[in-house]
Amino acid sequence: MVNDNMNKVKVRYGPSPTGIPHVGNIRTALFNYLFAKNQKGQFLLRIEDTDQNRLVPDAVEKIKDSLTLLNLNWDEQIIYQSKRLDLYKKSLEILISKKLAYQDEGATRFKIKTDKNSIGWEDAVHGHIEFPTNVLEDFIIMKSDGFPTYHFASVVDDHDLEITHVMRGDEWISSTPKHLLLYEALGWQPPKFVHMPPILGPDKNKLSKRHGAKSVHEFIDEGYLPEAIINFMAFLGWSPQDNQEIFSLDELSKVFSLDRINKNTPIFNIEKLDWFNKEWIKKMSDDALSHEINKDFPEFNVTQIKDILPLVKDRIGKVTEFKNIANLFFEKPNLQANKKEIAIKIEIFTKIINSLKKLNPWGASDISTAVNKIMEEEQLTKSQMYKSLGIAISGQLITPPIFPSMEKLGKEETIDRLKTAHKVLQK
RNA sequence: GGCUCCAUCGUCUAGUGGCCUAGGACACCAGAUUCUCAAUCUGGUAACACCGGUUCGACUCCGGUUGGAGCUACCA
Repeated sequence: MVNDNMNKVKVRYGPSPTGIPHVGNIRTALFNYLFAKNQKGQFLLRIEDTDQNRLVPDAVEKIKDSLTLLNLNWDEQIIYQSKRLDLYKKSLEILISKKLAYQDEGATRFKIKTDKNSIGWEDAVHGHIEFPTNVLEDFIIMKSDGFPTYHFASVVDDHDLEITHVMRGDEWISSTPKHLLLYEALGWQPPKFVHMPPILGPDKNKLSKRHGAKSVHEFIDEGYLPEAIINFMAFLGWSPQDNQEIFSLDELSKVFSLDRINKNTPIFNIEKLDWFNKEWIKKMSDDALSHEINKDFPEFNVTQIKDILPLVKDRIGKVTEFKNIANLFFEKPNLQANKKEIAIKIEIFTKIINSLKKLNPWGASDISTAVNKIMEEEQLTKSQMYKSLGIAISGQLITPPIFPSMEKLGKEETIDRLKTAHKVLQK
């Protein structure tokens, strides 16, 4: 009879609370999450806090935030290795009784004892990996402060929690033989190993703060949507079978598979993230996007934002850019900055103002007709005319469509702004 | 130094011996379109690190070279 529970996939994300996790770390969490969901298994969060010297007070909170901001929800409660010392002690005693562990200056070392001359495993992404055993040295499993090292704690925990797949960074490849020996010594079946390449910076070095080694929080503060961050990270080292690029977290869970994880190290490319973000802004409903924008700009209310969103949506690449583009609807323009770019004469301003004054009703197409008429009479180019009007009503170089913006602003306000521009030009 | 991993356009990648004159995406360039700018559409430039082997046939398999990365801690 097959025990269902035995086959159920169970993975863990095991950060050490030594700081705020950057996107490289979070991608490891994402892949663990996606695999668990894909397999209808479980995704555990285990805090690997066995190094008492490097603990950072707020780190666990930051780790939890980073995951929840992206909707990467873990199953069950968080596991703290520091609270499971008894468990390691029990396994340690087994090793001692088998004479496979011995004291060394207050610490305990594991004795490498094997008659094989190589030790290997089938890695889910790298295929067969094999190490000669003669390069292995007795290593410390229990430190003199009574805490286990990573090697020991992770092996004991993974077995105790019935982890089926250890998904972690490539940097653990060379210590996997040690782990395998530990499993053997304790008489346990090792899990499947899935080693994922690290993300590199554009300089092909380790991801630095300057490039992408930022926390999820920082990216969101800069105006990136969680959906875009997830989508981007998923494509760093993994690809789907077809050419689809835009995936939600749910969609990713459906198609994710281990055998499509790449072996080589991807480079963090912010331009691609920007593109994913633009796509997600386009894809998002006005309602949802308005709420996102509202988080960044609490001074505007959601209704206001939603009202003008259709005019500006195409022009914003990041949520934080909303204000730059939409500012004309909230504040009087600062004309000084781009005054020099106004390409039409004062007399023409007067003509436009007089013509617009007569307009009734006030609508974008009527404004357009009136303005275009003057444009032809004065033999102005569209570029000259529209650019000048855009600056006059917004003070900005990049503006929403001008006539609909004027309509939204209202007749009085528009004419008022044109008059102000007129005055500024006279000086 | 030793051990291990990795190697396709600038970047993310598809490719599992003939479908490859190497496909898609970002970025870049050009054209079209639009109500300025942005957006959009169409097109274009651009890669199998190198050398041997295996094979009728290699981007794909094997060996080597070069280059990059990781480990070699009482850190994870």
